Amino acid sequence: MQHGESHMIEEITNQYDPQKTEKKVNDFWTEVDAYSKVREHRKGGKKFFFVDGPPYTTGHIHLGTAWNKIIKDAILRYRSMNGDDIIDRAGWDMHGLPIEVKVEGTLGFESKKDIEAYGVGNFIEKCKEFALKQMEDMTDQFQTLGVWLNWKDPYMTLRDEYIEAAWWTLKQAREKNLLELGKRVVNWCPRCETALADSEVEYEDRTDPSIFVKFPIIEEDNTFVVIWTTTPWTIPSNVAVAVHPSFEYSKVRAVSSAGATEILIVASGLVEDVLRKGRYVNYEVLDTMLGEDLISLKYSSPLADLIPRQASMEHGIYLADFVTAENTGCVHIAPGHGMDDFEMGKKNGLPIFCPVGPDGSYTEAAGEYAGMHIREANRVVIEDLKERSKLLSEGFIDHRYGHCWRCKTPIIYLATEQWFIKIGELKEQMLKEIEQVTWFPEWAGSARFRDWVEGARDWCISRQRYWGIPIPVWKCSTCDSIKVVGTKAELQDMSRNSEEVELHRPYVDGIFIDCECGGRMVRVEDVFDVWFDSAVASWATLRFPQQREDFDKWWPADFITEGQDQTRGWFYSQLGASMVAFGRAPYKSVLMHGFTLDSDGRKMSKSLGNVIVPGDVIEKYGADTLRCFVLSSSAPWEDLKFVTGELGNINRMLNILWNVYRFPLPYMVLDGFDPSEVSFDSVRPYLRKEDRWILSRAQSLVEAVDGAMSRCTLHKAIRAISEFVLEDLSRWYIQLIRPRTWVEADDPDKLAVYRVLYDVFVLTSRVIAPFMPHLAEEMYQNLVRNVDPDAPVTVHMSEWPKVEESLVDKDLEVHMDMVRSIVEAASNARQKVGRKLRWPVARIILSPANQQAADAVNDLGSVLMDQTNAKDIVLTAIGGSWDELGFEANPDPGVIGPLFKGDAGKVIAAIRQTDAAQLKKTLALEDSFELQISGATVTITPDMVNFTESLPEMVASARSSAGIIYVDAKLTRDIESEGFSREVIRRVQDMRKELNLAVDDNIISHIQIDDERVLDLVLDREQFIAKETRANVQVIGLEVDTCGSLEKEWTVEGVSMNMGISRAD
RNA sequence: GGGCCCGUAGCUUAGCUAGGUGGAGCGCACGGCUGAUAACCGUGAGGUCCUGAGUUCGAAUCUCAGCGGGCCCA
Repeated sequence: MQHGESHMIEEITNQYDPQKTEKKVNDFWTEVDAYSKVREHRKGGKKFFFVDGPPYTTGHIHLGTAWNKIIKDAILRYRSMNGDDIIDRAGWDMHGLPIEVKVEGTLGFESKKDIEAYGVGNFIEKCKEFALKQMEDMTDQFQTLGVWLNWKDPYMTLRDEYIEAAWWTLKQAREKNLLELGKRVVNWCPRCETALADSEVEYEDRTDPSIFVKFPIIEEDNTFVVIWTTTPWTIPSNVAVAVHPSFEYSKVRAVSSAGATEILIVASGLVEDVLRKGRYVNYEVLDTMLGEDLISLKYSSPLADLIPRQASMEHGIYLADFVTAENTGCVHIAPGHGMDDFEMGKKNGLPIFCPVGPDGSYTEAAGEYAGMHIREANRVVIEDLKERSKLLSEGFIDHRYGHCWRCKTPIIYLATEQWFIKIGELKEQMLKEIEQVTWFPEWAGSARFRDWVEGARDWCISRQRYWGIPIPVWKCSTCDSIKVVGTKAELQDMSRNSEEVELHRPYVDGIFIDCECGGRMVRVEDVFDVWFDSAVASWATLRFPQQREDFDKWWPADFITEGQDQTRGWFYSQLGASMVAFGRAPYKSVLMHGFTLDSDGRKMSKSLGNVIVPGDVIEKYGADTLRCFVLSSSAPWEDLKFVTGELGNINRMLNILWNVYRFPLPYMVLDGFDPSEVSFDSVRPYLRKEDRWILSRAQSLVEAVDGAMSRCTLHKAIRAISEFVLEDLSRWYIQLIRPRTWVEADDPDKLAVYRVLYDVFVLTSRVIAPFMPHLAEEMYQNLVRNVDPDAPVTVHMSEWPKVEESLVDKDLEVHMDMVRSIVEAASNARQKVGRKLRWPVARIILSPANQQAADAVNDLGSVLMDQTNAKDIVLTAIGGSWDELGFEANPDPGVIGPLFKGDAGKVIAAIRQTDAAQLKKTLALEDSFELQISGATVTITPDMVNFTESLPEMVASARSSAGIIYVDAKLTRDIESEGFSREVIRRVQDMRKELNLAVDDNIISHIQIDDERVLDLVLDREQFIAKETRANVQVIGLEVDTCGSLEKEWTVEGVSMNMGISRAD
């Protein structure tokens, strides 16, 4: 962007070409390092600490992540222009199962054993390489959206400095006694062989067995308690049965079709259902009792002969409130395989029997089942139950079931030893902290997040995997005491090892600490749940605990924004970790945004094949269009339906803005307009009403955008801009000022327009900058930087416009609104009377609806006359009628008939012949009228006649909010002359265009008109035509040789005209 | 099954907080304009305001129940 000696605005000739513009602008930003300069420029301003929710490094962005970053970018650009000093390191979530699973896939691995064989070190290197590559790809993709974040120095969860933040946090948990090693039932993926957090479990539909099983009651012959389960593989782990204390249960004698009988215990209300399932043909209720009466019963395992432990164990019936009146009302309890089961087991001192290993295979404790995988076990267990006549029914059920979020394997529940953060002890404080945060929308915090936190359980943070932050717990193999290490330096110190060490597995596993007991401390093998990684982002991004200074100055975050799924994710994990570390929320305000859905409102997913790739949209419409689309189509917190057709709409708005901006440039360039020479003050005396109006509207726009930004209603900001561009600038102001830009002399009226347009455009480029950063830059560089090379290097460094009260005139805005509605109505009326806008009308008449409308006409009469192409404007009294209106008297035969009987016909005819205006007036004044009919006088009263208004010849009317408008389209010679002249001018202009002439080229024109009367009318305005078409030589006549470089025949209002024009040299 | 959110013209939506005759844009039909011109403007048709009940003189708006969609949970 070099400039010559003269600093001038440049003409732009091309169409709006977003690809070209955006490429040019992006290159420019890179070339001058615009991002860094802008951030540097605001150093020392009001601090704004933004934390980027780190996307997982999958390698490709999708519409949701694009939307997310676009929201962030728009808000940050706005804050920066408002003077804020911003921290905005981009973040990347790079550890965890997704990448492990991907890398396993590329290496063809199937289980953890393959990884161990390959070498953990090698495996980790692959994961790291993979994550870094994906991060680079995604960075490029985000940058094509025009998103400015600190891409050069992002925070990455795989960096040692980041890992230390997690370590330090865990150490806080230990010191505050919030860290616990406990045996709990956790979500477990048997393929990945690791625990999963609740948030890593995905619920999907799945078909599972649905079986009813009979557990034989001890000491009661042929008696069974019936349970239902969808997981036959957990029957070998059964320890108890739960019943509801206050349900009624029945003991029934059931008869099978073969005539055999059995005594079954189920909830009374479910007896029929259960017996139908078991295909019993008859039954008899022997006894009923409450659940609490059943607890004395003992039963034996149906598989006792296959599993020694089951044979030796006592099985009882216990009470639980979670039992529902469904299936049998008796619930199979396996404390090793269910959360509720586990809790119940602990409460009642039951054995936590869990004969299933990490890989999903039964252990030796499972007796005959040892070594079998639970996947096969369902079938085998069902067979075994059948053989033992303990299966009452088998079938299948479709239900929602949890799956591993990455490998999609159905999860199981396993009782294992895991590390937990005791959320239970923090919950009350967390709920209090939620109230301290400003939520957009309010209910995201007060309802949604609050509900989630209220139901939160202790957080299982350990994973039995490789690619993650190693849990910094060292345990003595001799005395079992543990140490939690907070930093790398601490580790080096404790291990008396000054060598550089990478904090990942397996390297960190090779470091040992001497225990006080003389034993050796070894790191526990687990890594962190990845959600713990991102949970510490707000201080890790400030490089805490390595350095404290930035933390003290900046933390906590002023603002974060993520999708609604992060309620249970990052909003939660951050809050939890921050409560542990600092006892307060890590963010001050949160915007929760929605999800992107396809045009049918379904969520976008690969399996549905309805995913839209941001890159494709950018290729077709450009990034600015995509940005405006996602920002404008709904409130941020609502879901975004992606309807391709709407993109065209937005694109059109940008195109119009481009055309509006482009329109005056040729004239300004031609006139050598230099905004640094023509000050606003110098043109102030020459401002017209419409100039003051557009300046006021521009101020109102700033006010509207400010209001929207303060409420995070970004869609309203874009809509206000769109309204301003389309309605105020394109459809109105530009139309009003067009003729003023064609004036050739150095006219102060023209300079005033230039100056106003210039100021409005510069303001517009600033106002759109947060949302359409490329287009804004393009306008700014031309309008501002080409004029003043000392101006800030980019529009994004400029100041956000402050509303200038001196330019605001709300009355004028209201008046202009009125005038616009009058013009619309006039145009409507013209259409009715068949008069084109090109033909002037003698006058328009307004019967104003209120004082404001009357004021508007007085205030803006010239604008009104101009836009309606009217020679005069007539205003009636407010609410009054136009005195030239005629009236028609319509006799009411329903009233007249009965009264005048045989004379009725004559009366009616006479009323029709009477002067309606006179009749109306008299009736109004005297309540009666003496009417002459043949030889007699009759008295007419107001109820006998209705009046309707009638319009004079060639007058049409239309209603508007300002009142009723009448257009008087009667022709006069002068009007006809002007009409035909304009028709001629229009055609010549059209031909000029066809010849591609420059606006200031002169022409020679020959015009032959086939109608003497019309020729005469046109000749009345010969000079005017020549001037408007820039004709040096112009011949108009009946017989003219229409030679020229372009010749055309036209038919104007039925009259044939031949025209020939050439460029004059 | 539960919590929160959403449901307005063929499509995208405003209006809902504070109840008083439902507004736009796209698309469609017709017309206009023509020195922004592969642009622009006007007019018209098009609505069970998801359904049902309630509160009220009056409900798109408030309440309840249901239906459909989204996110999250069970």
